[in-house]
Amino acid sequence: MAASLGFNSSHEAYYYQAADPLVAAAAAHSAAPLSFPELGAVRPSDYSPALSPGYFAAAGSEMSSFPTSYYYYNGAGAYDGGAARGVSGRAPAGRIGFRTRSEVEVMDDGFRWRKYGKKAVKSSPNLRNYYRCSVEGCGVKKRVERDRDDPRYVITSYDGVHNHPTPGSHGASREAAYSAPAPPTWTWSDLHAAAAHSSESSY
DNA sequence: CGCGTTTGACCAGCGC
DNA sequence: GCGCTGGTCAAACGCG
Repeated sequence: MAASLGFNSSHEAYYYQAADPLVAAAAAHSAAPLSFPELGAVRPSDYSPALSPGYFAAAGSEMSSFPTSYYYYNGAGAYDGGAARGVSGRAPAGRIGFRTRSEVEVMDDGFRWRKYGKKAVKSSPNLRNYYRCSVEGCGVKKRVERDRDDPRYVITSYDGVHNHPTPGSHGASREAAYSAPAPPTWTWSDLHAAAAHSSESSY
């Protein structure tokens, strides 16, 4: 599948509304790198979109840097980063997004996703795809759309917290990251939980 | 046969 | 209250 293609491109940024809680959380654990089992590692100092260009290590690829940190969701229902794009939708907390340069929308991030919807949003000429984690009881959702300004980029946002390890047979390194009992590293779940906690998400 | 995708319909929140 | 918009459902379909 697109697994092998997914991450060989440069990951430009993540965003987002949760900048405050996430950065705060990251700062609290500034000694520990942020570790994304399914994606790689992000250094806390790089995690603040507003502060510095960041680095993003994709699993199986080299650490790639992106010149300009780019966060596009300010949590108030508007998109930032370049021209502000108003959006009428609500801005649920606890969501993390990435802007990734990739030819394929669907990337193998270690989890199994089931598509449950596709919609043409008005703010973008591109379709938005909705995915949900296949594991029962795990309500994590994910939406994928192409960047309006740069069709070469894919915007992926995760919503929710995985309450299970990554399905096996995917990546040994990813599994290792999850099986670590009390790792000093951060996982997606941690970030989500932190963001959700400090901003009263439904999760 | 099991699981994922497709697709239009449906629903809920928000603005006017 | 109505219509727009984004998000979700679910039945049919496709594929391994």
